Amino acid sequence: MVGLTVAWQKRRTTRKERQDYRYFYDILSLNLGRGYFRTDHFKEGPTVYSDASRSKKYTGGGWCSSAGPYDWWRYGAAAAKKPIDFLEGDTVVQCVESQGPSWRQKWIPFGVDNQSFEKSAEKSWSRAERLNLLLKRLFVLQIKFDCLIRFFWLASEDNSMADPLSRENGLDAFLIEVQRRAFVVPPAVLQGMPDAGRASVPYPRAILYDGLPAQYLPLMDELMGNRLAVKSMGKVDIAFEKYWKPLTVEFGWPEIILTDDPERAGKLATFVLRMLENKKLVADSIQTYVWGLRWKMKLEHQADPVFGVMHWHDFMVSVRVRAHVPHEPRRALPMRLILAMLATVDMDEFWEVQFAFFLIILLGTFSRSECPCPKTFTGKDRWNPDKHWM
DNA sequence: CACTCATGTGGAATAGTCGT
DNA sequence: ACGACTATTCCACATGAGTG
Repeated sequence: MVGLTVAWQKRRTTRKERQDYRYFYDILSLNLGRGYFRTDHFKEGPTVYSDASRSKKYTGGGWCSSAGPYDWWRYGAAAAKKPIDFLEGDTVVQCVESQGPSWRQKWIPFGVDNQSFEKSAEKSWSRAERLNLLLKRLFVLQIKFDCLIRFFWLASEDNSMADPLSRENGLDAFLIEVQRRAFVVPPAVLQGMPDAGRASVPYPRAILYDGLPAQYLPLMDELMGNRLAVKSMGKVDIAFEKYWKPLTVEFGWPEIILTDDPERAGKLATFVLRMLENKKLVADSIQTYVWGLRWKMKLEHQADPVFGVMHWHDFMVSVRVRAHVPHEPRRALPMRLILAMLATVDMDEFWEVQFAFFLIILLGTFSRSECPCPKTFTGKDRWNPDKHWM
């Protein structure tokens, strides 16, 4: 009953809890249900040092491995706002993602000079959500690449190699230091990653279908298509068929708004203005159909057309003001009326007693009448034994 | 002081009902 | 099927108290 706060709630778990189940499911499938009962068959792999730095002027990260490769980069403005322990952890994740494939069946001594992340990594979980997310990713990566990472703490003074990598213009200092300490074990040679020194690590926009192997396309479509209830899917169809299609014909637009279409803002605005103009629709309905059209584009493998459109929210607020109609309030049925109804029930009449029974159950369980009863005899809303009272 | 944690609030997303 | 309307859920964000 976790997450159940009110009697009539149907979903009995919180979103967070469901995501946790999902995570375990994914992990177990990745690992084919295996567990490690011993780890002594893992061989020692290369040693890795990592570091991140954050200052007003420059924020960056970098790592180097005794097997030769090293990498460094500058964080973009958004990433630079994150706490330093997150950036340290992110640097580790970046490193494992690129080096993991060469670490199969090995354990990696991994030096981190941020205690907060290192300690969390050693106990493998953290109360801080941002760190816990990184640790979860690291866990998945270790399973994926079949390797083990053993973290150790690196005093900042001892991190004379990775430290300059994370700072502005530190490459020369790094190269000298690596030579001096003979860090790279021959026959390996020191070698920067192909895009080392990149200006930033922005999170580039990617939609769900980018890079998805063709074999998974139908499954992905099925999942996305089934994501919405039939009721909601109906709105998506109406928005597209009834309101969007005529516009595309009129203006000669393609039916699908492609990702990053530079005219998407104007197209969407036209869509809204047209609905506003014909004065048949109330603000809520317009809002619903805008939501529907956006969803439709997602189903067509495109990015949400509203992404990146400036002032969209303000525009929609104005539309809401213009199309506002006061709603008719619903009134509560007074308790005294319910009692009066119950008092008139004829105890010898089966249907009346049945009705009274029903009424009391609904009242006592905070249920709404639609919860236990089917809406129609036939059609989509007919009797459903999983949902309605037997 | 910086951070965490609990709690409250408003809005968006979505599911559902009801009348035509 | 369509459109108007309500209900529920989730999330971002504000606030304020507690904590090291």
